[in-house]
Amino acid sequence: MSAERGYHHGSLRAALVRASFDLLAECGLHGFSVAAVARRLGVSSAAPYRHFADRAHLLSAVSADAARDLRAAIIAAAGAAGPDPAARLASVAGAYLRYVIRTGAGFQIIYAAELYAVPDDARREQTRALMTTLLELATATGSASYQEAVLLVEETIAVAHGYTSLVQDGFFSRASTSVDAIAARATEAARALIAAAGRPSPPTSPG
Amino acid sequence: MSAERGYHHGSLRAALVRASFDLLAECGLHGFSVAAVARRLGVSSAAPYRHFADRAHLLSAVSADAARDLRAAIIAAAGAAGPDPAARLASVAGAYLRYVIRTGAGFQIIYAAELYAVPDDARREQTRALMTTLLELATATGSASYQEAVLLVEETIAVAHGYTSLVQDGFFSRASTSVDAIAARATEAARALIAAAGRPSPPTSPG
DNA sequence: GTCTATACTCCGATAGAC
DNA sequence: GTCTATCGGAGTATAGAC
Repeated sequence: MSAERGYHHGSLRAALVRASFDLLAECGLHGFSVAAVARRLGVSSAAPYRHFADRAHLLSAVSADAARDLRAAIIAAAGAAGPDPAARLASVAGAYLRYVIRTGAGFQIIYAAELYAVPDDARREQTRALMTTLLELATATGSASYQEAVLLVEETIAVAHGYTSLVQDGFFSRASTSVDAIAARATEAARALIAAAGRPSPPTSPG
Repeated sequence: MSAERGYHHGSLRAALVRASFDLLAECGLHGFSVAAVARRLGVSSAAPYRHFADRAHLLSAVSADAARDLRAAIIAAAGAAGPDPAARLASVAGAYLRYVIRTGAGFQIIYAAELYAVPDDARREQTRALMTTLLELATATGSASYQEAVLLVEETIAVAHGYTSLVQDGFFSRASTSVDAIAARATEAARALIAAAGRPSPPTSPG
């Protein structure tokens, strides 16, 4: 764990990805830089470029790991939520919030526009698997069509991402409100949205 | 409007704020810089510093205008939504999304952490007024307590911000889905959340 | 009130020593 | 496989001419 003045690490590549998560959690994508990651590990700013062609390829590796781990967290949360399909889908919102607050790597990084052109098959497979899992959870609620399932996933992710952003931007006085409490609120909000989606709704002016 | 090679503008200060909005709408806070704003107006990179002490003070002026205009947009939307308090509060979500997509200045900028220490009374008054308006709309739905009103505002903003982020990150294929259509979906989602908040809800595991 | 010019910092990325 | 050293570019901000 001590990386004060090391020359080689067993595998710098893996350490770079881990340190990138730490940096993202603390400083966000805004504060992320290859140089800062290297500094954090006590290696030179040139060292990362032996393992990643450029900044985008490092972020792509982070994206792949984040998609894999977030998917695992979602599957675990759905399992804990029991058999009700709506509760299972709603649990995604809480799992997303907790994962992103802990790791700093949310959809903004997993599906970052700047990674779209990076030809990383591993990342593409993980991000595809994540989306497939989300759509399966949505379909299980009884969506009649693929379109409906997509809308349900959008709703769930929107509310999860919205609450997550509010936490990250400091809207909840951090001292007084725990992450788990806010995750529960996000899950509850998602549950309400999912329940409402199954019923016809009165016309509302689009204001 | 032509700023190709101008020496002085009637008021560069106002022009800088306007150009900042344009830049934020196109490139986000990520792509914002004082230098880029100056470039956009055809003035030197030093010129802005005659009108704003530093980058944070320019962003603070943007924040103040954004809070003022967003509040006006919200009040207008609530007026168009009719007399039902729940519909009026829900309309905030759509108004927020449309305003932020158009101007690039959402809560991330209006309540940006990097502005917290900037002593700009004009901004503080506008941001306070915006929050007061939101709480009034929430209270009108029949919230028993201030705490409940805060939770309602949080829900509404979370869903609005969540949908807005999905649009900004390109989750909706821009070509096929109009901003107004997505604003309507955000409003509808907020309406469902507000309706659910008024009723007791079954216990859900916080997954 | 804006200009030119400059100092400083940080980042991305490369070259070559070891 | 990591180092030192360096280049080029961008951004923030200041100094001094006009």
